[in-house]
Amino acid sequence: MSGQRNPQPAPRETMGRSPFNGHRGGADVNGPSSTAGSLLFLREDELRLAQDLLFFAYRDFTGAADVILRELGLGRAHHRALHFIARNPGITVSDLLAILRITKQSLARVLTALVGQGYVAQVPGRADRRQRLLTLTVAGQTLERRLYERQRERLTAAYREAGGAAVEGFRRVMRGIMNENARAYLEASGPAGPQPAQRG
Amino acid sequence: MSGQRNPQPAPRETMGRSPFNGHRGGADVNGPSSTAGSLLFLREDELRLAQDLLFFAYRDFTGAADVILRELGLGRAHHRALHFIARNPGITVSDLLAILRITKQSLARVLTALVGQGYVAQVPGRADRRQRLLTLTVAGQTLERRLYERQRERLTAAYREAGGAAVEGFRRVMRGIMNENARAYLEASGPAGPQPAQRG
DNA sequence: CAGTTTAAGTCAACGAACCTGCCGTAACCG
DNA sequence: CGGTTACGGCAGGTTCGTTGACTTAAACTG
Repeated sequence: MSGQRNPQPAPRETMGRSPFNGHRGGADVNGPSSTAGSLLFLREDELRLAQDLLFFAYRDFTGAADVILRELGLGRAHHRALHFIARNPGITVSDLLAILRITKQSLARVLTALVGQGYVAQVPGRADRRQRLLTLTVAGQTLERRLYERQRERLTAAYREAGGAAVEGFRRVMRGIMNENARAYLEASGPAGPQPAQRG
Repeated sequence: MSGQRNPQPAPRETMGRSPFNGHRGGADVNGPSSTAGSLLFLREDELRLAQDLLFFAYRDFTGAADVILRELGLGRAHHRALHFIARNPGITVSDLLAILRITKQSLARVLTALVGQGYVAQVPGRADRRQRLLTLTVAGQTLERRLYERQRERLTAAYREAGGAAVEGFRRVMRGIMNENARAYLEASGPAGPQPAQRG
């Protein structure tokens, strides 16, 4: 998701469904389902649909916060940083880098802005004083919460409509899509919550 | 989805879970669940998790195709265009714009490259000759399929692990997250397939 | 303690992909 | 014929990602 925050060109039709887009391409080729009977959801058209779902859901989910971001002159990169600092108070820079999968310089730019505008605070680690542990200031927490609220609207609506069982399925599939490391990260920080800082 | 295609900095640890990232922030504030008993999945920490899920799943799903893209000197913008042209052969430029939600110029750049390299063909509409209906050439279909296969691996693994019921739930939630227009688009092009060109 | 490794910051330069605003051409349409 | 639409293109700008090299300070290690 890049910085696509345009003022919604008011699609006259439903959404680019002109009467001219021909038939759906090659839905006949469905490799894996030929072996498994109960695995109809692995047919090609089902998987193609999943591609669309991921694109649209992510596009609109991230887009939900854009209004606030742009009025503050921030971008999505800032939002991502805020989010993961909020989720992991006291996270180190290198850990945040590993999560975001961007380079040090990209993060530095974002972090400089966030610190400069008083949203993020850096405190040296007491166990390892080279580290600059990142936390949100009160202003940062407020901002992050505003952004979160926007996304929450979409999410709660979706969750409520779909119901608890669907939500459970959603989570299972999403976990499956992401890679091993991300799954491990979520497990570590998820159910039991990360250990409150000790060990040093 | 921005252009983040970095060569995977080989995270030593699982993924940035140093023992120092303190406790999970403010999971006490859970607004909506206070009213509804059965809607436990609307608690704040559940919704926060959903944010993470969307980030990681999307990151890794789109990242799956990056290897191929970068060896061809293409970016994710090209992939997105290829995907939606493949899904909607004969789509108009303006319809594609409405789907991707980018500006004409951004699409033009991508499209110029794809046409120039022989992946996309433009044919004037016979009903409205101003239109340049977009289709994939054979090379374009081949490339799009290569990219698709990469994503398919992740997807089939996830779907298979999660099972059919979970997949159904996944779809329901994802549809709920996206906006009205996107839902309508998927409905129009989904189950029955788009009407093969008539009505004009 | 010297030497290496690590955490973080920094500079320079670059590239991809997005943006607005404006203009032009061809075609459709009332 | 005049207004609108579909598409293309130019100018100029921003965000956000990239690489590579270098510095500082702290931690680790033989």
